[in-house]
Amino acid sequence: MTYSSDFLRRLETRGYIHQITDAAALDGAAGKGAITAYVGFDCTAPSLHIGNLVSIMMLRHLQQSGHRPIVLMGGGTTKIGDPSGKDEARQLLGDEQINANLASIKRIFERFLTFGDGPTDAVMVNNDDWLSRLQLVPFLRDYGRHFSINRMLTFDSVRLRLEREQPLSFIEFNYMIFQAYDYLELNRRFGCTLQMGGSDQWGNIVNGTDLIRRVDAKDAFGLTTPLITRADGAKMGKTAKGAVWLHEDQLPHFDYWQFWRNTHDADVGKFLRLFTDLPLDEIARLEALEGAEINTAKEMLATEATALCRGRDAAEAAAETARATFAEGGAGEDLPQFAVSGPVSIVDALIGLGFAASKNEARKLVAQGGARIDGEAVGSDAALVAPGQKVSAGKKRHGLVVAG
RNA sequence: GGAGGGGUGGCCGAGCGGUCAAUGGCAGCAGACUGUAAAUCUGCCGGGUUUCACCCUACGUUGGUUCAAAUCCAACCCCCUCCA
Repeated sequence: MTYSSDFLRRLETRGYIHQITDAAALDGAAGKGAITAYVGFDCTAPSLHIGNLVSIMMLRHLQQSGHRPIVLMGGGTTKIGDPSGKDEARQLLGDEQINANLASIKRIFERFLTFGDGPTDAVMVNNDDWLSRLQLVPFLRDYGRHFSINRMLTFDSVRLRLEREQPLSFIEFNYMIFQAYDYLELNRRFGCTLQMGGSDQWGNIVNGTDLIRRVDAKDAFGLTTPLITRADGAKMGKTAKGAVWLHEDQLPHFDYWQFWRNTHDADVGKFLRLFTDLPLDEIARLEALEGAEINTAKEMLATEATALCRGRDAAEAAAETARATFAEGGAGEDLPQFAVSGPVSIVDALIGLGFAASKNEARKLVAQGGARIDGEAVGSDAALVAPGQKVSAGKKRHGLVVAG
């Protein structure tokens, strides 16, 4: 479909659109004037991860196209736990933990969006503000009657759990009702007419548009993004070590840069479109590079994606460290460091830098020829490392031993 | 409540008295080949040490039988299936 609104054309050409409830009508509304749209984020962890990045970028494009983004923090819904895509009920978090996570997550959005009071300035709200005030009987009478259990049972989030005979608690069963109510509340408070989210949120989003139609007889839209997968089929952003966090506290700048730098060849174009602001013709050029040249595109991807999330300075510093380390075999200042008072054994250095979990593991690294000091393979695990030297484990993990 | 089946290393899944730190697969790590890619091949893959070896801790929990238990017995906990 060809869109006339700047906003949807942008999303379409960059690969963000999976499903839209009424594409033509939304396109019309977005072409006519500023619309308000929201994405909900839950607060189960102190940082968001790469899996949330597509949604964040969509809000960014929304704002850049002259519309108003709302960031809905799920302070209230996190207390319930979204059953979508899960086999077991989530560990329920307490208020204190949720609030701490929420405060921490807030900072990420300031990188991607402009907040303020202007007509297209982003707004952040917490659904705990209204969800916690709901009263059961009035709520059931006013809104509960619009939800049919028959239909709720057909939603993937519920159906799959039941089919697999995994327990689904009543509290989780209510999650979709609250999410639908959030949309209604945002529609009333901010005139919000679009909810966006991952493809797994489709059911929840549609529930919201339905509720708005039934209760207030108004039209609202939903839009979902495709599940972003890597060329090898794995889910985006899941590594063996866990999620790729957006927060610096959870993942250093250099590692974040490296994550993008190590993108598979086949994903470079897709990721450039989704996760950077580079113009499409520039991306087309980078994507067309072949052989070793594609590495240039990966470096661009890494630097641009890191600049968005961590700031331009951090991105360039990481890029410089990577260049010094990989291209020149030297060392950059962004590498992990291990402070020592004097020479230490290679085994201790590897553990100190976090490259080995135990002495056995470190020794095996040495035995297999994976450990290097200043680029030279270490022959024996008795070898000593002095402050100022670079220690490497394998080809990608490098660190510095420093005096301290 | 009754009758069966099961709980093994990050995950899946063998083993069913010694030769078991436990086959195999996945994931992970390292090496070779490369482009800090993919694919492929090779090795490693509980912890510790004075590392061609030795020691410690491990097969739901707690006891027991035995020279010897992941393997047998008992109790308990948890999960699944069927019946009520």
